[in-house]
Amino acid sequence: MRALMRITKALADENRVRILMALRGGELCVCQITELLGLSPSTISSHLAILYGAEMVVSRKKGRWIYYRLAEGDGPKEAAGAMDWVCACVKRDPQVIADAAQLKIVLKQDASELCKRQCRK
Amino acid sequence: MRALMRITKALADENRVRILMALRGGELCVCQITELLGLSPSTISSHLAILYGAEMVVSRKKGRWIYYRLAEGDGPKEAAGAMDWVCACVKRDPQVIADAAQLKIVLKQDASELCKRQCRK
DNA sequence: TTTATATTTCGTTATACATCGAAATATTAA
DNA sequence: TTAATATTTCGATGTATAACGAAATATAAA
Repeated sequence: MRALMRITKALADENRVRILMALRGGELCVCQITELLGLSPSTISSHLAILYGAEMVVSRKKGRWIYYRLAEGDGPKEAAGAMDWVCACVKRDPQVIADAAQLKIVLKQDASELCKRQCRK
Repeated sequence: MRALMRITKALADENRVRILMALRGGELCVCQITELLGLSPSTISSHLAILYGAEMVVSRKKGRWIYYRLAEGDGPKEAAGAMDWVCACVKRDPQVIADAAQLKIVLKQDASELCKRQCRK
């Protein structure tokens, strides 16, 4: 029950669902997610910590960047089932589709430049 | 997305998950759920309103009782998928198993007597 | 080593939510 | 009609949560 509650609470926020959907295409560093959602880096970090606590994402440190990706098979089965369900629900959601388009633009930009901009804010 | 968020928020509370699981065996009136969870009638009513808003349960009025049951096929597909996932997650949860046992005891009692007790509290 | 930068942690604030008891509503029983 | 009872609504209270900016931490670049 505890694992389930961590997951349901993690899913009970639209921005966290958007992050999960954005990660379907592969790992992203914090500043890329920050750019995509338009929230402050500390807020994004907090959301990622909650998703991490629910074992829905894992992270990897590379230099001064930290990349997050979906836990997929590495996470608990509860998380995998949740992802399947949520993906099916939002497959045609306007916000999720818009995010996917915006993500393509973000990925074309130089990550270092992106991060510098975040930090100056 | 809005429908999904209503469902994830509905699921983000342990007592509401317990209610959903208890309803798997069939409809229950408010006082039976109140007896099972040991919360105040107004709190249970509030939880049921949230589950109803998420279209995960439906209700039926019979005399002065109101029976709630799972929406099942009548609800949106998001809700059906959520139930499948949650059921799989908590199938072996101690709390859910204990609730199932306790529910049998509650169902053996006379519903009128049960309600009277609730109201006197 | 010093400076720049990416992320997290901390402290604060505003909002949302769970809970209760009391009052309101609706229905049945006397 | 009046009294009893099942449920909901309302108002209050305490706790959780989302957001931010500032400070702390960790790593890379100069």
